[in-house]
Amino acid sequence: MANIKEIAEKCGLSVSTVSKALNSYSDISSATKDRVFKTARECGYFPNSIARALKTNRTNNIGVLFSDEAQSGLKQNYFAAVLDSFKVEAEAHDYDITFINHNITIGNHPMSYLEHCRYRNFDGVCIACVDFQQPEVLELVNSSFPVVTIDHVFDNHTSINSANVEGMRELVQYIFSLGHRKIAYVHGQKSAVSEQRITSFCKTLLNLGIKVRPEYLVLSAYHDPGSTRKAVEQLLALPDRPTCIVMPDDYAALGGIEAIEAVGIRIPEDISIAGYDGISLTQVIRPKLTTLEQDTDRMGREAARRLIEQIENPLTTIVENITVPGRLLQGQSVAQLRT
Amino acid sequence: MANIKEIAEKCGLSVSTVSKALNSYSDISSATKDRVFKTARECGYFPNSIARALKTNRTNNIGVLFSDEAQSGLKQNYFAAVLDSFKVEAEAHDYDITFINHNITIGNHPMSYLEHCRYRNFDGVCIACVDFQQPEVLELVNSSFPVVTIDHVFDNHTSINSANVEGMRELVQYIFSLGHRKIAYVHGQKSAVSEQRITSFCKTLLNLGIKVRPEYLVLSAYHDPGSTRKAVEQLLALPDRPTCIVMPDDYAALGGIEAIEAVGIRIPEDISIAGYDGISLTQVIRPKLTTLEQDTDRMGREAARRLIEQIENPLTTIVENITVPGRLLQGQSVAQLRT
DNA sequence: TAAAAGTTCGAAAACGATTTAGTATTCAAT
DNA sequence: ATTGAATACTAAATCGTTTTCGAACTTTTA
Repeated sequence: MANIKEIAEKCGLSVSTVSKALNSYSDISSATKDRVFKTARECGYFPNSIARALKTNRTNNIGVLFSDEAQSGLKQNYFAAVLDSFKVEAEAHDYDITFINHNITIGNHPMSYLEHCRYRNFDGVCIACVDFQQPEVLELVNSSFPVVTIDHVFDNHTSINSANVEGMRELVQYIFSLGHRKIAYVHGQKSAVSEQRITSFCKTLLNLGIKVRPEYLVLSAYHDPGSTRKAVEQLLALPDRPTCIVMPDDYAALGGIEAIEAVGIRIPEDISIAGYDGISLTQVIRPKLTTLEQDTDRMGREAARRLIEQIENPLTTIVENITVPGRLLQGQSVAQLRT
Repeated sequence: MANIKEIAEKCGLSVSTVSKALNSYSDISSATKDRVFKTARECGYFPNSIARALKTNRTNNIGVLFSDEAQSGLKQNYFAAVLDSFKVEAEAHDYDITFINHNITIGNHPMSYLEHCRYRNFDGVCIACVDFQQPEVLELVNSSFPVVTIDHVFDNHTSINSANVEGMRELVQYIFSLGHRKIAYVHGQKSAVSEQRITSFCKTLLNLGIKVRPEYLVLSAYHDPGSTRKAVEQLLALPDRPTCIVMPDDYAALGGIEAIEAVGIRIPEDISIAGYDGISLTQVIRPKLTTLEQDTDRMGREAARRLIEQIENPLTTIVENITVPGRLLQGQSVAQLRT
């Protein structure tokens, strides 16, 4: 309730002096600074972010686009974890977070993502978990807003990427090291991430001297156990079954497990499986899932840091595509192959 | 970039007229309204929410407090789902959502939740997934902000509550109907929700003519498979084992399952278990978990609606404690008891 | 035809801060 | 004594809106 004017009156100073004192300008004596700070605390004064934003054109507010049309990013553990880490880091730098959306209408017509960002005067935006081909998303990316993207690379924009190539390589090499030669991959739908993983999967196999069989590459969808179940059924029906199946992600793997158990074969004795993501769930189910853990903590943190860096030093910051390494999580779902 | 002034110049009108036209005041002719709207669209004009907020003292922004100290609400499926639904409904009413926190510092000292809300001029706040006893939370609740709470009742404030009493009753009655008489409950730590569930658990048993055995009530923690595993181990070591165990929640149930499988007994042939929450996970694991699904969709929606109602009609809205019924989800983890 | 009423618009203050360009005052140096 | 610099403060403009009050003009009514 208390504002600068009130403090100015209480101290017998002008509003400008009070403002400067609070912002520790050098041309205010330390005596009056003390006086101002003291009465500010007494009055329970906190600056009005709105008024400040209007004048400075800085809101200390970051817009985040974390929602898919189909399924909200919030409900996906991986993105929820990234967002959470992003939030913590942003708040440590005194930035708040609000969701970008295009459901808000003003007058009659709805806003696009970009319009919403302008409307709210965000200092910067973080984009993840969307279809990056959407015109509306591209419009935002190509705007003058500082932007960082997660798991997608755009020219001239900083991005934070999970090391899909290295991660998949490590996972496949590990599976190979346990004797597996017939390795299948039930992969997610088309996206930059999928392409990286599929390419890495194939390349790694080739480097290990294994021919990639087309029938071992089956399309499914991320976070969709139902679709993954069908894909795995398809693999199990093959005359020459794989000995190990890599799933699109940990959650979808549950569908794969279901398909396997339905035909009465055991994991990992009869067939091995691996996930991807490393969500906490994997360590609680039996068998513990062997998977590649993505470092959501570091991804969120790095994204926030880079974005804020860009906001505060727009000229000196360099655009970078950062790759965050993952970590192999050895569970019990991939076993040494017995011959 | 375009602002009202620019439109005013382009149209040869004053800023006041343009503002009024855009807000469809009745004292502007429809001819000039059309003209204003047309050039506004041409210029890609969108109002500046900051300037508007400064003048009107309304931000169309809702603060949400969804974070625990220990574990962020975002990572918990239940609260993530509620938040997601809240978000959708709020956006449909042209409100944005930003996270409340107390990590932001201004000057030197950090803000409390309340101070943060004042700083950002939220129109209202929604509180969930926190320790409602914290002084800082109470300070916010007792402030002049419109507040709705989720799963906790305060005097003089609207709250949205999952029907824990009815839900637990339905669950226990169902378990009873399958022949179980020795029913244990591994419950979560102290909170309003826990108390409701425990009380309902005991009361329902008594009404069914079953004496509640103290050794069948074991403390665990929500979303903590490790703690739940230990609690279940304790139950399994009992001379007279329960035939069915109700877990704190679905996710924690995974720890219970682990404990049970570790001693080589089968679910549900040898022992039955039930969860609570109805997160999507329960339908993907085997056996499908019998659980009580909480209607997160409706809870979030209702919370947003009531809060906005309160914001927009502060005088006429009545304070209500709303109970949202759940739904029994019959999985395969509770079996007919054979004698 | 004059007064009253209705219609359409604009001037200006306000919201709460920041910031520029200055005004006093003091003090040291020439 | 005059100049120059350094210090400590303030007046006023500004950010982009909203909103009150009144002005100007037109139309209706008596």
